[in-house]
Amino acid sequence: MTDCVNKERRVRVRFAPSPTGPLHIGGVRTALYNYLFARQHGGDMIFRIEDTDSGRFVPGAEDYILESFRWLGIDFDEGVSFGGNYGPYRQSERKEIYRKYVDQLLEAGRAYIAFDTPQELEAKRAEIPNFQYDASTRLQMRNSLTLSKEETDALITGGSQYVVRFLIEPGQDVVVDDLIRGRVVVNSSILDDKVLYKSADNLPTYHLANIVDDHLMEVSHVIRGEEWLPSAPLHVLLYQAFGWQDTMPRFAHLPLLLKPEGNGKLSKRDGDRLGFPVFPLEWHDPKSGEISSGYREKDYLPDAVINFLALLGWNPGNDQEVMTMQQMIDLFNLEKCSKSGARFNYQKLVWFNHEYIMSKSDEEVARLFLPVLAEKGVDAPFDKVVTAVSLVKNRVNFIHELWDNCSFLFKAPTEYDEKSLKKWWKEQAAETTAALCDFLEAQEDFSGETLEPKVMEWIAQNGYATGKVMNAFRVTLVGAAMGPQIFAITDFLGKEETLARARRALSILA
RNA sequence: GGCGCGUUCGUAUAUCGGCUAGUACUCAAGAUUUUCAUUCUUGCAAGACGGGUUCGACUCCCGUACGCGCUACCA
Repeated sequence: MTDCVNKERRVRVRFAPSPTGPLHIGGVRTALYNYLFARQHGGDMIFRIEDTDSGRFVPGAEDYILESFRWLGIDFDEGVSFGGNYGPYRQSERKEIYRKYVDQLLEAGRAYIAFDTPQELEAKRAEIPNFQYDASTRLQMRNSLTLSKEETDALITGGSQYVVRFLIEPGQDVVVDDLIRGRVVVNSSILDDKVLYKSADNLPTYHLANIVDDHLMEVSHVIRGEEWLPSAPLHVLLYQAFGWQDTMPRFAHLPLLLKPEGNGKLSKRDGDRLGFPVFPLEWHDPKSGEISSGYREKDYLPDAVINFLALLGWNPGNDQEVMTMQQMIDLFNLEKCSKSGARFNYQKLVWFNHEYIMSKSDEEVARLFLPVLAEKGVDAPFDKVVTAVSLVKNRVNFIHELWDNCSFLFKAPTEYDEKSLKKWWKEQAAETTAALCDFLEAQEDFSGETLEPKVMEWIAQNGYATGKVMNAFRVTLVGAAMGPQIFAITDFLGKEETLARARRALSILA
């Protein structure tokens, strides 16, 4: 990371969602990259709410987004709910600010007022193919350019609704110097006179609010999704119109997250249809009542989600995959971000989840396992849970799967797996098990490490087949031919429980 | 349609003109294990296509194809 940061300028980045629903997993990645970048450069991470479209506001979305980041471990330095010296951070609370800058553009002749109604525009588009409100058409429309000053004022005072449009000079090449994509040049002639402000709700559109806020909040780097690349030239033009080109932030447009198979970007609707969540947390839609699953509720570890997401579009340049947040902060580099869209391959995420379970201590995993045990009605001492976890955690991809792998440690089998019985409970099984019970009854030290050699010796002396004896015995304890090392199980169960299980199986199966 | 961005194994990617294009996930096979797993080993599998530039191109340039994004008084 060399010339993408200016030493004289403090690094300040923002994540600025619009509260129209749950936070999309692609948005999480965008926020993550902003976060990594900010932390690496000792900069600030801002949380701004872009609620300039009152019609699409969804109650609860803001809290949902905030809670998502708390769960994921991405923290902000300032913004909505965090405070800071550049507020307010909710765009709906910055109306007067925008109005001031809109007027500035109007006075400078860089913008104009347009009275065309949405219906009129729609009709125009239906009438003229590829109609665009720009230099070639603006003089045929109802706006302050075609109307006299008096007519314009009369319309406004008369209560006519209007919008303010950005006047774009055609024929000039606009350069966007992107940190990921390099130099992107677009001719201004293909840009339309974008609506910057609407009188209907006295709110700006994204484009205006975005530039004004980023400028006022002294944002140094705009790291956002590729879907914004086409409008980046417009943003550059706006910075120029305001005379802010010298402090214009640097841009970095991230590649999109694509569906695992098929075409198109990963969308909110893909949700559970594809078998995995697209939201960090479960979302209950307040209007439709529809429930969309979330990674947290589906038992994914936040670190695993973060790690997986970080590598979808970026890599440290070596083969390292499992990284802590701090390592990612140290290694992150916008120049190492890929340019092409990344398919969302959740198989790899499952693998990451496994890796993260393995990397946690048995105590940590045990703590996460406790709620599952409680749900199953098991109230075991914590140290026993820790031991159980140590025995089976390498077998699972999810915390809840621990139960299927160690339930027999806490609950004696009530039935015996048919396949296991067929394979191991035959011929002399009952006989040897009964004999083994007698042998075990005589043992005083039941710890696995002392018991194992003794049992093996006993087996050898009697000329038994080790596999047959041990597996038959296993079935009586576990209920199936599965589970960890048998002496780890007897150790865990203890003498009393071990013998009780074996004898009960004997009475049922014999 | 227009404009922009992109294109290495099925997936995520490494390679910043030069050994048999590496790694991880997935999948398959084998080994290990008293069970089931784990683990280990091995294998499968890629530079969209066509032109250039060059002693030499996955890497640079042009074109084509394909994919994606944008094209709202949504962000």
